[in-house]
Amino acid sequence: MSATQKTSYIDVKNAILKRIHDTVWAPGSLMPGEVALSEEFGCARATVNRALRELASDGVIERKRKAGTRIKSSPTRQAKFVIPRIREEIEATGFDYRYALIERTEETPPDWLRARMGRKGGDDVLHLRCMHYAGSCAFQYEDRWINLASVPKARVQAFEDINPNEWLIREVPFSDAEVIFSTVNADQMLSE
Amino acid sequence: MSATQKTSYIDVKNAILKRIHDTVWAPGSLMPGEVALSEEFGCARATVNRALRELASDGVIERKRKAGTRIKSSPTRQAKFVIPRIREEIEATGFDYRYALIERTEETPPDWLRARMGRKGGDDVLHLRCMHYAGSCAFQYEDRWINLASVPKARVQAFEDINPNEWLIREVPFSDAEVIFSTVNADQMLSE
DNA sequence: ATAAATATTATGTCTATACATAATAAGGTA
DNA sequence: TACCTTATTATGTATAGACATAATATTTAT
Repeated sequence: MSATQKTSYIDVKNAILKRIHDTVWAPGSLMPGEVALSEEFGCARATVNRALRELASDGVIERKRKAGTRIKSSPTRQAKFVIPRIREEIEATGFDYRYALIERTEETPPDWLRARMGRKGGDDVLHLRCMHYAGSCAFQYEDRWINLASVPKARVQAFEDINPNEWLIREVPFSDAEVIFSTVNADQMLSE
Repeated sequence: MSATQKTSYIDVKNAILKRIHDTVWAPGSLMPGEVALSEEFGCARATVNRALRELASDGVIERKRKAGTRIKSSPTRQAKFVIPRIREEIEATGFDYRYALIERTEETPPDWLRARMGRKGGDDVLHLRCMHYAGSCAFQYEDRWINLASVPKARVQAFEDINPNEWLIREVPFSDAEVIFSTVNADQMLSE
């Protein structure tokens, strides 16, 4: 590592993360602006900007124009949950894939769900419960909530012949669809 | 919208998404390089670069140096799942929060989980089943898998006195901890 | 005092240029 | 043929400078 190396946005990210972790900058407090940081780290503002943008999208900090950047009081951990392509998984093992809708209701989201949906909590959600079968065997139970404000098209879709994931891939393939869902392994649900 | 407006990275993103959606560029195929796109859209390469970087992190495309950028064969939908801070939720309603570990096992991940964990599927996972109580009432059941390769510290943590989320926030607060988990509303599980 | 107009400021974005790096292709040598 | 070296190329990153925009602070007018 020669000392002549330029500071990368990754270096900046790490330095900032360390300070937050060591509470050099306390949760909730304002941190220095981009210009100050770029001077301190000896790099361009664009470099600091990229670091901060990524930290913001990681949920570590919060940024507002003119107001500045502050450390999130409690970092909201975000787990990326890759929605599986169940059909392909099942068919890859040689079984027939079958899908069945158990229940479809439009509801006002319960409190615990509203808490997880964040800001736009007032809207109705579509609640789908369905089962994916591998051959004649229940493979996975799916309990999914779709925010109807984000995906209004879902309101007129029965979901009887197509599973929610495949429909979503087709209809709103790339958007941040604000879909909240949860799945449990079928083995556990089968005890019902 | 005056015609003199510069093309934003958002415009580029949308244009590309539209082409993918309309299968102008087929899944799996190579799309034009950054230079070509920047010429077509009449903007700087950096603008195209940002658009493509974001699309890649959204899982829409895949990029490799020299090899180029290709459309992902099937977009893997990624839902951002905000891990709730259950304790705060419960205490905010005036109830006492209590946590109980039901079961803690180290396992080789089952197939369906391995499929969801992506690449690094060979590693052991820590499987935690626990319950969160509001007062004397079961509030939420939690079924969580932690990738031990990503979070080796978890192996020596009992999780009897601290719930996994709070521990993770404290110990690996900002990393992409590759945590896979699923929760169901307690009402459903209580039928057991 | 209150409301409206204006200045200020931190972040947001775009540009042009430069160099770095990884992966591949091409070429040369034993 | 097998192996090593050397281009080539697309993405990756850093930079300085410019202008845009949103939110706040300040001033001015009522």
